[in-house]
Parts: sequence; structure tokens; C-alpha cells
Amino acid sequence: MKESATKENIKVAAKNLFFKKGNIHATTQDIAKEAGVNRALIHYYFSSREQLLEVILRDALQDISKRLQNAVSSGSSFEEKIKNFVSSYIDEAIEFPFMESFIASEFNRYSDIHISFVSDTTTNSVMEGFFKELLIEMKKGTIPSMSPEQFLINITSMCSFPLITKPLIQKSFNMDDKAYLEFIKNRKVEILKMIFK
Amino acid sequence: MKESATKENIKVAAKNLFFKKGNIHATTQDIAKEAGVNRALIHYYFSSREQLLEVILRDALQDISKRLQNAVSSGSSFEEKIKNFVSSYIDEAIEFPFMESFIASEFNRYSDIHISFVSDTTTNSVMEGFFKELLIEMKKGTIPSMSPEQFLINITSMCSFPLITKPLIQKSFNMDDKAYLEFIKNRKVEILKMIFK
Amino acid sequence: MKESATKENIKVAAKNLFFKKGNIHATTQDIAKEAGVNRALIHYYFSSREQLLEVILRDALQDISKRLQNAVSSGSSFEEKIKNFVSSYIDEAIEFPFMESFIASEFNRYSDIHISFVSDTTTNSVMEGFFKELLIEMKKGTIPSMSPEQFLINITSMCSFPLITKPLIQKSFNMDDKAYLEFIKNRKVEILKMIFK
Amino acid sequence: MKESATKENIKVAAKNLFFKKGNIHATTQDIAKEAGVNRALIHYYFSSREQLLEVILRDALQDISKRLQNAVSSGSSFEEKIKNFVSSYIDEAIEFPFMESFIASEFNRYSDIHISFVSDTTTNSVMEGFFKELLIEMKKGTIPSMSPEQFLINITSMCSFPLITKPLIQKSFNMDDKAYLEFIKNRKVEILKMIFK
DNA sequence: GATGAATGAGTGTTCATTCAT
DNA sequence: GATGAATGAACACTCATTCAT
Repeated sequence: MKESATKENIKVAAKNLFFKKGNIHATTQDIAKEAGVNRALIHYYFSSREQLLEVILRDALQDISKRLQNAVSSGSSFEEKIKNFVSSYIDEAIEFPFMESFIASEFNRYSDIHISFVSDTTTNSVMEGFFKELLIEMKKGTIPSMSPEQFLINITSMCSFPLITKPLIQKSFNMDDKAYLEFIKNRKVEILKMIFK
Repeated sequence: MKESATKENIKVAAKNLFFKKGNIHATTQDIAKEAGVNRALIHYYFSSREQLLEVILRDALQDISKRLQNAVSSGSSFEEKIKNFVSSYIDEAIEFPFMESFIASEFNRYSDIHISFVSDTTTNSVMEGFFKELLIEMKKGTIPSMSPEQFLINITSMCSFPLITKPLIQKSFNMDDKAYLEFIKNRKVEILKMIFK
Repeated sequence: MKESATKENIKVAAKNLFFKKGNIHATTQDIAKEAGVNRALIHYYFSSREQLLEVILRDALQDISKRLQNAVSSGSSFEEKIKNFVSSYIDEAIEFPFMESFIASEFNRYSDIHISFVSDTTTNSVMEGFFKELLIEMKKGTIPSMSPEQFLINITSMCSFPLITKPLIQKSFNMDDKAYLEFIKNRKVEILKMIFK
Repeated sequence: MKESATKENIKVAAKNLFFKKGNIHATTQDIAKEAGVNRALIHYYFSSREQLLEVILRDALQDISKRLQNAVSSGSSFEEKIKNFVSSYIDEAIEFPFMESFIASEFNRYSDIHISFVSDTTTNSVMEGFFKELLIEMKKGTIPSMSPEQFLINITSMCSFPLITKPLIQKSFNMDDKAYLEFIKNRKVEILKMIFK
């Protein structure tokens, strides 16, 4: 049997506020309103605000993990894989621009109190495979030589950061929402230019 | 006449909490405590919490602006300029890792209510000069061809994002604080590899 | 037809919490848990928390009444009767130490709103008989001379109060649970010394 | 410098509700209203409801201690001392009838968490002296022979219990407030009859 | 300038209660 | 009979803010 639809609604509402709208200060009332339910229901299903956060953080981390895995294990050629990764990452970031920064902020608050990081063996072996592939491509000279971690961080940075700083970018470069979205979508191609020599 | 030392203390305290410690939920009491002053003094100097935020946000934006300008107008060669920019950006990000994400978050909250963006004519002309230089280098093939905005965002992303997501990175790659700092410092070089072909 | 077993369970659970454990703040959820039933069932059987209280208060008062009656109408000699009364009162108080104080507290809360005191004619006539007997013994000099009410209150006070104030007594006289129980049991004899000259 | 008058007011208000009116469920709002102050002030002065309780419990225990000490170390003769003790105890119980039962109830809730019992050396030595005096009088036959603890409990029981159970007594014996008060005042004499042979 | 006292509005949470099933 | 879902009212507590001194 699936989880209660209402419980799911609340999770979706919370994700909308935290990850999509970037309302890091969203109260239980805000979440309840977004979900169209009574404030007390949140505690009925999740006991406390903090535990609701924990649940959606855990979900988010798992999603990131899966997306990474999918992208990396999908394409035929190496270039395809990177393309897929960048594209899916940006698509996700367009939908939930504040996800990473919210996660980071919450991690920062409670440090290691909650959430033992998701690191199932499947993910790990997939990542190891991808890292090996990276090293091969570096030797070939297709991509710049550096530790796989540095490389990975470079890509995710270029995908994620412009979404987090949306308002700053819009003001700096005087973009309306449409121009901004265009700018972001272009990055699916532009980022690749930084990666491949 | 300079601003009151106490007023400055409060600003420094607020920056420490918001930009350095990433305590996005810091209360006026937290700030007062950090500054070693009475809570009411904050209102004496800044009227309201929101206006204090506005002041330090404005300061932060100006700092970013100046840093950019300095870096860009300093080095002899183009490569030097980029190096300086990356290096100074990372140094700043090490000290105030949460600055950009905090700014973005607050911008997001109050949208365009406060802060008419800092865009003095000096900065603008400097930036215009730098953008022209970028276009020249792109034609030369030293750096990948794209709009100067995209290029600039790529660099700042790679500088800033890994600092914002410190806890995520540490957990993902199993780094202690020392290893993490080493990782970040290395980026002053590694990032350049992504930029220059 | 007897009352439903579940209904009885709920009453027993409530008595355990209120009278035995002294948990005066017990919620309907606490009671439901203690009874091993769903919270809503309490309202099914008793309509409201307050009415459940009313029922167990009424029960408790009736129990006290019966016990008094039994003790007083049992023994052969007057001294036997008093002995029985003290002994049964203390036994009951050991099992439900917080009964009187809880009743008093609730009476105090809702004053005369609920519970028209139990005072059936049987009880009354028995009490009248006992009061007459008391007056006779006072004249004989077996017990101190005073109004029967004062006398009755003195006995019940000495029986009940030390149970209500268990934690205070234990701390004051540095008693562990075993020493305290011994202390209370001894009172079955010691109290008599105060009553009979 | 004395404690703030407002802080004192809040304590008095709390004592009125808990000890005088027997409102064991009194909320911070109730207390604030009784004190004529804003609800938040209670937290300003006492941090939490529980800590306010702790303070007034501590106060109450100290008061009981002092009263006992005063009574016992005052009178010329032994009989005087007992008289004083009973009289002052009942006077206090008339003013704060629910004190002991409230203390006991709270002790029961938090067991030994808070409040290390007040037991300064002065009190202890005074009590030891009184206990010795009791033993002497028991040998003389003035009072019934038993352990001093049992004897002390008997007296305090007879003083305190009838106040705790005021509503029960009034209903049982059909007394109005005036009759009840008369009944209680009479006990200053009647109790002595149980004590002295 | 600086501070302790005070407050209204809001926050997370709990609770008794209701209702559909 | 019995239960999970849902809610309004209340609770302890926090916060930004004000004010008298």
C-alpha cells in the first residue's frame, strides 16, 4: 500500500516552498496552506517540522543520487554521458533551483545530527566506474586533467549556481524572467564548451 | 566623521553570522550577542532587522563589485587578470562562504522591495572593458567562445558553489576540514584548467 | 447485561493513570494507550474526556462509601471496626494513593458543575449509626471527645495524607521505596495509638 | 537591590493560582492575567513555565521548613510548641490549602529531576532536637509512643488533609463556606485532643 | 548612547473532538 | 464496535520592536 495521498501532498508542498520558491523560512503554516491542509496534520504525519525536513532532505539526496547515476550510465559515448548529466542537472535545477543551497544550509545547521548520507553500494560502484572513465578521458586529452572530484564539482557548480543566484543574475545583467530562462537553457550547450577542449 | 564603532561592530557581527557561519536564521538577539551589545541597540542604529540586512547586503554587493573591478584591472596579461580574479574570489569565499547564497536567498524573499542594485558608472565602464577583452580572447581561441555573461557566470560558479555546499562535499567525498580546505585551495589552479584551452 | 469490556478497560486505564500513577495531566491519548485502544473510542463510550472523568469520579466516591460502610458494619467490637476501617483505607490508599487528592482537585476545578454527591439512604443510615456509636465511645472515654465529623476527618487524614505526599516524605526522611512502604504499613497500628487513649 | 517588583508579582500570582485556588492546570496565560502582565514577561523573567514552578516550589519548601522551625523552637513548654505548630500550620493551610498536594503532584511528575531538597544544617539540628524532645515526652506518656516520623506525619496529616479535600468535606457534611471555615478553625483545638492523652 | 522592561504577533506543537468508513 | 484522518482551539515559547530612563 502506498503512502497516504495527504502525506505526499504535504511533502510536495514543502518541496515547492523550500526547493522551488526558495522560501527557506517557510513555517508549518505556510506549508499547510500550500498543501491545502490543516497545520496540525503536518504533525500528525511527520511529528515535527524538523522531521518533515529530514524526510524531504533524504528524498532530495536520493533523487540527486539517482539522477547522477542515470545520466552517467545512460549515453553511448563519454560525451553523451556528460551531455546527459548537464542537461538533466539543469532541468532539475530549473524546477528546484534552491535544492542544493537549501540542503547545504540545513546540513550546516544541524551538521551531522540527522541524515546518515545516502551511499548505497550500487551508487558507489557506478561512481567508481565513472571516475575511471574520467581518468581515461583526461589521459586522452578530451577533458582537462585534474582529480575526478574537482572535475565533478566544476560541472555541478556551473549547473547549479546560476539557479541559486537567479535574482542576482537578473539584476546584474538586467534580465526579465524570459531572458533569464533562455540564458539558463543556453547553458546546456555553453557549459560543455568549458568541459571539452 | 566615521561611523560609530558600535554600529560597525553590529555590522561585523551580522556578517559573521550570515556570511561566515551561514546561520541564515540568526535573530537580532544572536547578532546582539555576537556583537556584545544590547538587543535594543540594533534598532537604535538600524531601525529594524530588515534594514540592517539591507545595509550589509548593500555592503556585500559593493565588495563583490570592487573585488571584481580590482582583479580585472590589476594584472598585466589577460591570464593574470583571470588568475587574480579566481584567486581573490576563492579567498573571499573561504572567509564568507555563504555570502552569495545568503544574498540570493534574501533577494528572493523581498524580491525587488529593497536595494536598488549598485551599479555606479565606474563599475559599469570597467566591466564593459573587461567584456570587450573577453571577446578578443575568445576570438584568439584562448578561452571558449560564448557570451561574456555566460563566461563570467561559469567562473564565479566554480569559485563560489563548492564553498556553499561544503557539508555536502565533505560527506560525499569523505573529507575532514583539513582535506576540504586543501581541496578548495587547489581549485585556484584547477579552475584555470577549465577556462584556458 | 454487563458493560462492554472495552468500556471497562478504558475506565481501569484512566484510574491507573489518575489514581495510581498520579498523572493528573494524563491526556485522552495517554488513557487510550494505557487501555490499548484507539483514542476515538474514548469518545465513543464516554462522549468527552470530562464525562469519562465524571464517571470514574462517581465510581471512586461510591467505592469510598462502600468501603466505609463495610468497615464500619463489619467488626464485632468498636475497636475492631476502627481497625478494619483504618486497615482497609490504607490498603486502598496504597493501591490508589492519589485518589482523594485527584477527586478534590477535580471537584475544585468544576466546583458543583457535575456530580451530585452520592448519598443513598442506606449509606446515610449506616453513617448515622456509626456516628451514634462514636458518641457513645467518647462518653465512655475510649476515644477523644469531639464532633463525629472531626473524628472521622482525623482518621481519614492520617490514612490518606501520607500516601498523597509520598515523594515529600521520602525526600524528607530519606526513604527508599521499600522503607516507605514499611513506614506506611506500620501506620495501620500507629494510627490506632492516636485514636485510642 | 531587591528582585524586580514585576518578577515578584508573577510569583505571587502563580502561588495564588496553584496554592490558593488549587488550579493545578493554570496556564502561563492564566498566571499572566492574574499578575496583570503580558504572557511573554513570564518567559522574560523565568525562561519557562517549568522554571517558574521550580522557583515557587523551592520557595514553598523553604517556607514550610521555616514555619516548622519557628513553631518548634518558640513555645516555652512542649505542649505550647505543639499548639503553635498546629495553629500556624492550619493558618498557612487556610491561606494556601493546595500547597502540599501541589508540591507532591509536581514532585511526582518530575521525580527527582529538579529541586535538591532544602535541608540546611540549621533546620536539621532543630529537627533533631525536636525529635529528642518527642521521645522524652513519649516516655513520660504525654503523647503516644511511636517513631518521631510517624508522629510528625500524623500531625501534619490532620492539619493539611482537610484543607486539600475542602470540596469533598463540604459536600459530605453539607457545609457552606462559613461552616467549613468554622470547622477548620475548631481543629486547632480538636487535633490536640488526638495528640495528648 | 545604551539598557532593562514590556508587548503583540507569530511559531511549532498538543489536545480533545469529530467524522467517514 | 472500532479506527485513521482531519481540525479548531489552545499552549508554551520566541521574536522583533518599543519605550522610559
